Amino acid sequence: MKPAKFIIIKQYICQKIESGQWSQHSKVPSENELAMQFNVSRMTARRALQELTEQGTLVRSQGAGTFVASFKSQSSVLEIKNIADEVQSRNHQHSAKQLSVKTVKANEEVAIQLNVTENTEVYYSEVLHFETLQSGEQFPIQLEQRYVNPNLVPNYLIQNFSKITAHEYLSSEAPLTEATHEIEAINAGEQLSQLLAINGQQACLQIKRRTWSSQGVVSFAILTSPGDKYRLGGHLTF
Amino acid sequence: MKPAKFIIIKQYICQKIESGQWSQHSKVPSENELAMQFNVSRMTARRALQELTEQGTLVRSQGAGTFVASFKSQSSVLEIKNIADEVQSRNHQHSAKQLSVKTVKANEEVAIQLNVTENTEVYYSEVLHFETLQSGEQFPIQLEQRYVNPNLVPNYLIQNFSKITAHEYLSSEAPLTEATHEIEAINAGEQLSQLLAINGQQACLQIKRRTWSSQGVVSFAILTSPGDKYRLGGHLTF
DNA sequence: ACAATTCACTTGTATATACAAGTAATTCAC
DNA sequence: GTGAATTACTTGTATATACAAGTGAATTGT
Repeated sequence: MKPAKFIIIKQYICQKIESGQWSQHSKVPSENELAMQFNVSRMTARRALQELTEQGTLVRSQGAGTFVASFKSQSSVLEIKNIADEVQSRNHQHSAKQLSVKTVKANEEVAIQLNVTENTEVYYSEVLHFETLQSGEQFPIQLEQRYVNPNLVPNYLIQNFSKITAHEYLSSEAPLTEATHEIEAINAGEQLSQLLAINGQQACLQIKRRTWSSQGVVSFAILTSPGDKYRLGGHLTF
Repeated sequence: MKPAKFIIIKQYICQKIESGQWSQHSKVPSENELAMQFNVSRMTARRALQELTEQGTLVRSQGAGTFVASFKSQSSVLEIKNIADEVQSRNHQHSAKQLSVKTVKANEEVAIQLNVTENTEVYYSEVLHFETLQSGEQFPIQLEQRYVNPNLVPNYLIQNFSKITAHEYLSSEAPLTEATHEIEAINAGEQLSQLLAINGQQACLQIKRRTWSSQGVVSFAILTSPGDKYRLGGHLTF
């Protein structure tokens, strides 16, 4: 089965780049030039260029032309999942203990992250997540501290986060449009070491995550896991 | 400035979905129906539908129609960049000190990761990356330990990784087709604490990264950064 | 020598039209 | 009532054409 013409053009361009004939930042033939070379319409050539642009291989600028994108830093993507799904995906059992659900006054950091005025009352939940191995051994795997915008999720406080993760609940109440993450390594300190049943000097992985819906910032979550019990993994094909 | 017609159609569709009027799996008006409704050409309506399909909002099937995609669980992506680019992107200066470039015998872990027989000789580089602030203050930000498949990158040992990052070099020599990551938090320990100029109990962010080219596993890298000096950040729009 | 203008190219958006290929509902023959 | 054929829709690919908007080189004016 003969491939579509725009696909043939895409393959031609990729082969030129992968073989080294066209190096990064070099100019790619224009839509018109490719149209003549492949005996197709400009719109067909354009579709090939546009799809390569969307996948990051090319960069286009109106008036200036099309260029091979910089051979960036090998980059890749990492998917951060709902903690319950992760645990279940390795055939272990997830459970959660709701430590606290309440209204708190937003301190400066929380106010900035939730985009509200400082001292505004916001919703706060604290949940300890556990993983249970098939042997029956159970250990805390993540402390979830989450601040939520009360205007966007008015019924947050009456949920039971031992039964459903906050993540799942928020997904259904305020469809996600945007998210940011920061991932860093911290030492547990006294408070975390008690909650997570670890040594105070133990390294922990901490993810700070903000999520938006179309109406604004929905939540700001701090997810902390013992470094020896939790890692993030990702896989990407190009 | 008036938005393009295809963008108006995209916004209309997204608003219908976000407001709950169109729930997941429901059928979306056809290209022709949207073309009539918005008084545009079918190709303009089609472009709106096609872009929403590419971003995951819609699902299309030739002959059957266009449907709202399933509302998946919140997930997001994180981009891991070349360390030099990262430092430069915050207007600081990157520099690197090549500690070692040599041939080593692959131990069990390395052999598994590089997909070679244990005790096979592989290439190994060790580089310390520094960040220099505008004030002139400089500190180590990452230790890079990297094992490389000698068959795929025969000239690896003669490079100078104080001048070019291993990442950039590998990008040019063996085009990336696949990558996996594992991110975890560890305590530095004695060896790392000396190299990174930190306390032995300091938490560190450690990324283990394998990369593939079309011919197989190219490299296995261990990237270790002090937790108080380095974090990963990411941003995603849906 | 330098600034402004013009020109020739580029990409961006849009329309009309045509045919290919797939799906699902309707109709017809038995 | 059932299966095959037909019909009417759908999305997929492609072309020609037109105008808008941006870029950069060449030309012109001072």
